Amino acid sequence: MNIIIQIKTAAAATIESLYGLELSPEAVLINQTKPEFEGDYTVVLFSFVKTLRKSPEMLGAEIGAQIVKGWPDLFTGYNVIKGFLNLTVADSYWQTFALDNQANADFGRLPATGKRVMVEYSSPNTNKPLHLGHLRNNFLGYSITEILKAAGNATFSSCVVNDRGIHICKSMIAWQMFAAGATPASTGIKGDHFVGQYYVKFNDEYKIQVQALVDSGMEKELAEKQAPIMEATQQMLLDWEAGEPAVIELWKKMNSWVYTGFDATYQMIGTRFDKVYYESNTYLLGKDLVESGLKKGVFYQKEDGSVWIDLTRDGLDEKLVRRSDGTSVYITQDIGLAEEKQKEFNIQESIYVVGDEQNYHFKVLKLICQKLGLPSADGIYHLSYGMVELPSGRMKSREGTVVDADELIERMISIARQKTEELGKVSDFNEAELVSLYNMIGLGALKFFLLRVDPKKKMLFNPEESIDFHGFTGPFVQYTHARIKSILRKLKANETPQADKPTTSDTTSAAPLLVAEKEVLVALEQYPALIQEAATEHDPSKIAIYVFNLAKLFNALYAEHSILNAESVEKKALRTKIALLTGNTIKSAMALLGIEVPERM
RNA sequence: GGCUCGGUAGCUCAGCUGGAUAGAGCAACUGCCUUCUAAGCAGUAGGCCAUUGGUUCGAAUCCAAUCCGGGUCACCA
Repeated sequence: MNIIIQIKTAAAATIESLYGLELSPEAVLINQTKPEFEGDYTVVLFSFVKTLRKSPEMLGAEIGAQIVKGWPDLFTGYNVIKGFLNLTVADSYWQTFALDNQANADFGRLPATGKRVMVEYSSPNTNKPLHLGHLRNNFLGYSITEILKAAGNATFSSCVVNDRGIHICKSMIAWQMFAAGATPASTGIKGDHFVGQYYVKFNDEYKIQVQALVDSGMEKELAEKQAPIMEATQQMLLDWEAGEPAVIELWKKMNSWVYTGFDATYQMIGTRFDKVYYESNTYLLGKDLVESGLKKGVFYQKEDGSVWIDLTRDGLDEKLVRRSDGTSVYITQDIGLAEEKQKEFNIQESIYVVGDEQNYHFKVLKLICQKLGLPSADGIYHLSYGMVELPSGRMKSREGTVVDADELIERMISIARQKTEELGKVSDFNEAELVSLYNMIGLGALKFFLLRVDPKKKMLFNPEESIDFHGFTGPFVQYTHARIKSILRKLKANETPQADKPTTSDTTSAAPLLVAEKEVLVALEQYPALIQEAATEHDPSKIAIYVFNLAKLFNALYAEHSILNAESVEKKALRTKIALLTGNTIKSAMALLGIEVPERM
């Protein structure tokens, strides 16, 4: 049980025994004491002033005295300033905490909840390569999966590949027209980029054809429909749906190129899925749900045969779920897929990592699933995230202002290489070790940058300024870890046989904890609660902020007080525990962000 | 226009289930490498928390209105 809960419990019990006011521990507000005051945690008393009819100062004095008296092992002192009761937690609590957890590599992981959760993310189109926005999506999806796992849930990651539809046909048509049989292998271009080029070519040619028609006197709207390349694309879509062998073959071939490309990128960034759904297999799902929804009266049919749901009483609009020609719309397959996931994985919670432009869509999806009575409907959660913008504004693929994922990753890694070489600290590494380190640092910087911001907010990526390896960054945290490991290596090397258990000796003696020591311990002790918070709020940025803060606190201790040459045996043992625990916690927290951490850098 | 999300230091962001003098990083300026990795540490400077009103002992935080910006409101996905 963490100290905050213990304080809440103690405060509630004390208030009850003193004043007969029944109080649940959750109702007690606890803050970390501000550095300028004495104490570790603070009970905020203002909310009790009115009901108890006592002054805040009086309350603080009475409750403070009683708490310290009632829990002498836990608290060693208190002071009251205005309505704030500052409690000093006993050094022995922190030291016991360090002793108990120093060797626990799983420190922070929460007990099993029995809950099964699916996280869907990434969900690329097979007509263009991944860009910066996809990276935010992938990193968020991976991270929230790890966080939920650490919080005790059984997790399943999934990806829905948009591998069909008019946009794929555009690339196919353009390839037929312009490629002259070229392939990724023949050109040496990564498959997803290769196919993406033909998607771009399509749009270029399309624009030319439309313009030509407009110049010859056609209405623009009509020209956009009648441009030969567009008509050919529409025909190809029909042929695809009819299962035309030649079209299917081309479609398979080009998609396989794209998948090879995606796999390389996924491999590089560490993305992996327990389940991949292809829309070409799932796009017909949900049709039976439309039928049963009609029978249940959840949906209704218009004269033209189209099927709708009326959500006006929920503050939304009427929404189409089946076209008048009997074909499905996008949301229909989402409903079907929601049911499919539930059936296959028996999940209670289903998370969708999708950009905030689809907020409305997911509100509708959840409502419809609820009205249809799907078992996991209440567990649908849209992890909505904001767009990544450039200084020039929003990225637009048609205007060529997207930041390509592969290029960016490569650039980050090469900057990592350059900085590492400048510092020259790992000149004894072999080539494989160097490559691994550069990847770790480059990707660490990128992932941390994209994850440190509250997901739901849009964020700015400035190519010139956003690539930083100092301050609030991944490399800063990685560096702290490397420093810790360096100390631990030296410690081990200096170990004499008799003193090979310095970290298990009892150190709750003599010297009181220094401020710098205690600050690290207080932060460490909060880690399990923080995992819970990040999981509950579906927010990896909480972890990033936490681990940065932890690293900063450790660095402050590191700069002020030696571990290897500590002033006493006890201090050395204590700081070793702190170093061990901090190292483990940094590694663990960074793993929750999908970031690896080096032994040296 | 309806709905929705946001506006905090020069820049990028925390803080938002109401609590002490609003915090980090970057950029700027000062110091600190003959002792554990300076990708570091310590410090200085920088704020009418968009505006106005309300609720409260107390508001960056809650409510309302206004201004500015994003998203969305397709028989597209």
